[in-house]
Amino acid sequence: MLISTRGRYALRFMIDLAENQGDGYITTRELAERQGISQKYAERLMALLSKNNFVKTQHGKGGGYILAQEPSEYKISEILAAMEEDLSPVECLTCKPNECPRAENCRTLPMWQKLDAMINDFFEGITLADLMK
Amino acid sequence: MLISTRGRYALRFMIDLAENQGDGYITTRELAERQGISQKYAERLMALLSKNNFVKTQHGKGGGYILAQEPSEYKISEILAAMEEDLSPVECLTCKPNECPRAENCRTLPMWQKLDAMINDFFEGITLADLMK
DNA sequence: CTCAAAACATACTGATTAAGTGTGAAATAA
DNA sequence: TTATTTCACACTTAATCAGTATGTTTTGAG
Repeated sequence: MLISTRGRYALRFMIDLAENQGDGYITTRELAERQGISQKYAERLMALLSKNNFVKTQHGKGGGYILAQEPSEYKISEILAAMEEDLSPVECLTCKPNECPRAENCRTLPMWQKLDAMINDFFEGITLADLMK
Repeated sequence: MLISTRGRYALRFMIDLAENQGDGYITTRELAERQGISQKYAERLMALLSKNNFVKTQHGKGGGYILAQEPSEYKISEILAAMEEDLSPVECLTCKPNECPRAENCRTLPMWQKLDAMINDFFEGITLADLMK
């Protein structure tokens, strides 16, 4: 499973914020309810998005979250990378420090690299705006 | 991590068998040694490949494994599917029986479906023969 | 017929991760 | 001052991965 609920839910929250731009700050309660996800988990994920500066936040009563940029400025790849912290389809591609000793003449590594590039390109070619309706 | 060691190692074993065709039956001991994987784990994975009829097997002394078909007849997608049992990049695509109630107007589902199709196409377009050298 | 070498079967273990919950603190508008 | 919000962090539960241990069955060679 390449992408977990963290990445999936985060995208849905971001889309929700995008579609409700102009309604001011949106609370985790609203997001959680609309997306059918527990408020507690929504809090956690939104905090993570906030820490990555994808959203602007306002504490206290009347507070909540709004997008920090225009929907068209968010690449899906960026959001997923922040939430997943490892988006590579195969472990071989993760370990940069002590590279696999077989890498030099591994028969499969080029295939994994191509796949990885393809997936990255896919997500870099889509923005939040593309997912709105 | 889309693809685990089961899939990765299985591919390497299959390539090894392909590159050593004509040497008769090849034992798990040889495979394990050449690929740097424990013999015990190699046994398990080879048994799985055997159960899926990717290899022909011979018990007892002098026994081992040989390919059941020509390398060019194996699609990578088939081998991975047998070893991984879930190759979809996102859980949404797994649950056919009780489909997600939001599927109808989910903003993200089409993207996941496109990604899934892209990955499947990728692996269907490569055969064992393509990975030999 | 016996023995060693092979596949095969199955249960177990240890570590990691995912997915989420619980508790409570800090900030802020009304 | 109070209610509402974000934020921080520890905890739990379940699943999965990766691999090992133990033992059985099959089979060719001597």
